[in-house]
Amino acid sequence: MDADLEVKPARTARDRVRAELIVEIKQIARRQLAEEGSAALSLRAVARELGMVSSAVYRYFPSRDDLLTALIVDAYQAVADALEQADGARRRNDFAGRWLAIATALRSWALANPQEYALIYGSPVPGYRAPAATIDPSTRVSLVMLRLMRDGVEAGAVLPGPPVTIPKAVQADFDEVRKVVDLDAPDSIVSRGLLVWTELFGTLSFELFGHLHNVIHDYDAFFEVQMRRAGRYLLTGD
Amino acid sequence: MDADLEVKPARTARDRVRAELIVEIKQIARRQLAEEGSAALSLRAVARELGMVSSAVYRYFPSRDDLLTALIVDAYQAVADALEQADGARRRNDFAGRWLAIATALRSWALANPQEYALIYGSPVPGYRAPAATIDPSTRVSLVMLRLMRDGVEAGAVLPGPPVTIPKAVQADFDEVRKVVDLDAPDSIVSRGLLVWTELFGTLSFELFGHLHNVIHDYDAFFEVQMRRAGRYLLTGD
DNA sequence: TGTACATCAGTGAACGCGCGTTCACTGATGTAC
DNA sequence: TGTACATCAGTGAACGCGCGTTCACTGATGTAC
Repeated sequence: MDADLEVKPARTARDRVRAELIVEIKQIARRQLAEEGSAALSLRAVARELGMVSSAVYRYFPSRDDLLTALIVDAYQAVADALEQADGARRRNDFAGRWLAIATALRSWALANPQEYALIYGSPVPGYRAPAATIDPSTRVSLVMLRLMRDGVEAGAVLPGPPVTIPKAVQADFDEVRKVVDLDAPDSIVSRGLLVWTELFGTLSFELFGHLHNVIHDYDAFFEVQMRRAGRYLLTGD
Repeated sequence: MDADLEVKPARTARDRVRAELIVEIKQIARRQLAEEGSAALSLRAVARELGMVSSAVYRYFPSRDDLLTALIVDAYQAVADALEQADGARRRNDFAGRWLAIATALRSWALANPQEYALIYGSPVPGYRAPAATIDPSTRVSLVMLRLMRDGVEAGAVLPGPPVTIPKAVQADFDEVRKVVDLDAPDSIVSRGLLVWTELFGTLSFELFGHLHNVIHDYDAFFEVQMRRAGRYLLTGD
C-alpha cells in the first residue's frame, strides 16, 4: 500500500497482502490461544474474527495443525530472540550476570505469554504431532545456554568440580552436545549445565502451572533467589 | 454380589453397585485419557464404553469437570502412594538412596501414566479451574520430599553450606514450609531442597514432553546420572 | 413376613452448539505477448 | 499501452461429526410400619 514498497521487485500487491494476512491470522490465533488455550484454537473462530468465511483461511493455512505449527515455531523464535538479547546485553565475561539475565528473560516472556509457554514447554497438544519444522527453532533456545557454558569454560569461570562417572551411552550423548558449540568441558560440567537448564524450566513450570500456589507468595523474589543459587552451582559446582 | 460383603451393615446392594460403577467410570475415563489426552475426555465416550446412555453418567458425576477433578485427585494419590512406598522401602538413614528411590519412583509412575502426569504436572487443562479439593492430595506428594529433608537434617546428613541472603518475603514463605514438617534448617537448605525438587520435575517434564528428543538417547541412564548429581547437591551442597 | 410409599438408576429424545474440511462458484489481480 | 488468458482470493452452502446437558419417563430397589 505504500508507494516505496510497491517499488520493490518480485513482490506484487497480492504477495504483500498475502504476507500481511498470514501475519494477521497468526496474531488473531495467538490472542485466542492466550484467552482460551491451545485446545480451543479453531480456524472457524479465527475466520470469524478476521471477518472472513471459514473456508477462506484455508488459502493461507492448509489445516488447523499447520496454523498450530506456525504458532509453535514463532513461539520458539520469540523465546530465542528474548534470551539472545538478554544474554547479549551483558558483558561477555559476566557469567553469573548472563545466566541471571537469560533466566529472567525467559520468565518475563513466559509471564507475558503464558499460553505460548504452555504450548511449547507444557504438555503436548492432544492430537497434534510436532513436525520436524519445529525442531530447528527449539534448538536455537538451547544454544543460548550452551554458548554461555562454552564462554564460561574458556574463560576458566566454570569450575569442573570433582569428576563424575557416567555410563558410556550418556557420555556419547554428551559428546554430541559438546560438538554443537565446541564445548571443551568434562562430563561433570555438561551434567551440571543440563541440571541447571532443566532446573530453570522446572521452577518456571511450577510457578506457571500453579504448583507454588499458597506456598510461595513473592514469585519474583523466589525466582531470583533460586536462579542465583542455580547460577552459582553452574559456575562453581556448589 | 459376594455373600460376605452383603453381611456388612449400612451398605445396601445399591450402594455397592454405585461405588463399583464410580470406580469403573473412572477406570474407563483414565484409559481414554491415556489414549487421547485430557482435552478429548468426554462423558459421552465414557458412557458409550460403559454401555449406557450418556445421560446416565450424570447420576455419578454431575459434570465433565467433576470427573476430571476425580481423576486429578486420584492421580495425586497414586503419585503420593508410589513415592511413599519407594521412600519407605529404604533404610531411614540412607538419604542418597531415599532420594534416588523417590525420583525413580516418580519417573516410573510418569512413564507408566504419561497422560496422568501431564494432567497434574503439565499445562493446565483449558477451561478447567482446579477446585480446592485437589490441593490436599497434591500436598501429600511434596510431604515425601520435606520429610526426607527433615530426617536428613536431623541426622546431620544434609550440610548447610555457606549461608545465603534471602529477601524477607521469601524467608517468610520458607518459614511456613519449615513448619509443615518441623524442619530445623537454614534458608540455604530450604532453597536447595526446592531447587532439587523442581529439578526433578524439570528433568522429567523435559523427557516426557519431548525436549530431550534427539539429544539424549538412553533416558534411563541420563535420568539416573542427573538425579544422583542432584542428590549429592541436596545433601552436601556441591 | 408383607404391604405401601419413597428413592434411585437408567432410558430415549431433544436442544443448541461448534468444529474441520470440501467444493463449485464469481470476481479481482497478475502475466505474457 | 492494451488485450487475452491464467492465477488466485474469498464466498456460501453443505457434509458429517461429536459434544455437554436437561427432562419427563419407567421400572427396579430400599425403607418404614
